[in-house]
Amino acid sequence: MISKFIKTHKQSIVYGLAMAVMLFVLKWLELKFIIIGHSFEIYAGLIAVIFTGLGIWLALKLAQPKEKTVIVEKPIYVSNENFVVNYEALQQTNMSRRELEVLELMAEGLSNLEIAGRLFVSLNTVKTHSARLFEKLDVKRRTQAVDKAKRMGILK
Amino acid sequence: MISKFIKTHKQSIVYGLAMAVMLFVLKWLELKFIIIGHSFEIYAGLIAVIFTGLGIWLALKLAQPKEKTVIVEKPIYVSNENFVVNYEALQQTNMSRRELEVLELMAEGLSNLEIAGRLFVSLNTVKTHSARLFEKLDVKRRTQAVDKAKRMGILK
DNA sequence: TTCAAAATCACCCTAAAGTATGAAGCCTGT
DNA sequence: ACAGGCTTCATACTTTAGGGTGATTTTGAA
Repeated sequence: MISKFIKTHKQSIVYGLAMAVMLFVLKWLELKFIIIGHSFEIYAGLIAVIFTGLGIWLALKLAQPKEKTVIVEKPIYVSNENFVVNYEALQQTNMSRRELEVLELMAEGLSNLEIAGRLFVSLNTVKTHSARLFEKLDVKRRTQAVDKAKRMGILK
Repeated sequence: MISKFIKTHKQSIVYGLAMAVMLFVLKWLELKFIIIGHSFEIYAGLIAVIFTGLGIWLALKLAQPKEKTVIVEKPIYVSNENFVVNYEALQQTNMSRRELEVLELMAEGLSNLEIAGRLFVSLNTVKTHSARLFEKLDVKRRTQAVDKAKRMGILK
């Protein structure tokens, strides 16, 4: 309970304590000032220095640091001997039903015309699907598409 | 010349000016203090607040922005590494070295021209190899060849 | 050494694949 | 209702793949 409170309000507590210390120092300096005499300059100077420090400390502690993002690409080697479809990867490709069907038939070595026959659509349609599919897989040829899809675990 | 100097020493100049202003305020406050009377508290408090602000401002201005490294995971899809070539099947195909090489590059999705580049031979040579290879695998297209070879265990 | 694969390349021609662009109908979610 | 993605198809064009044929050079094994 208490420790949790301390944890969540750590910064506020530390800040409060710091202020208390500062006020104490202030009082102490005031005392000194009265005892020693009329050294306004020294008094003010000390306060200035101390509170400048406090300000710096506060800013460093409490202010959100400007973040400079450095992007480091970390390769992850995904091997897929288990013929379980990697649905995650499949989702990320944004492939549509039809495009996947075309891709699957491509992987079986069918020509576009044969695929058109299987799917009961025209050759042009198959071409459109394949073109889209190549874009989504970021490849140039059907052989590349099949290779990549298999590596990704989209195809068995 | 001068503008360059200002640019390169901008922060120092600003800092100096800020200090000057602070000292001026200090002096002004001192004057006020003398005129108004013995309000040590107000004087000290004002200085404390002002210099705390100065400290915060300084820290924010001069502090180096923290670098935050964001690791972006970039998946590299790798297929089965523990793959054993089915040499028996490979023998039965009667494939030559070169034909196998061409087949392997085909499986990677390379075009005939790209394969020619890799093997330091002409496009025509690759074509003849591929034609022979298709015969031996009893297929009509490169995609079929790759598919069949993989099923046979010739390719990974 | 000899001889048959293997490897290399060339031409020509057709088939298939791929690119670019446009367009219409159909769902889906806002 | 409207935007946007999906599916479908078309036309036109370029590039790549594949088939057929023939030829030369290497090479490996009998």
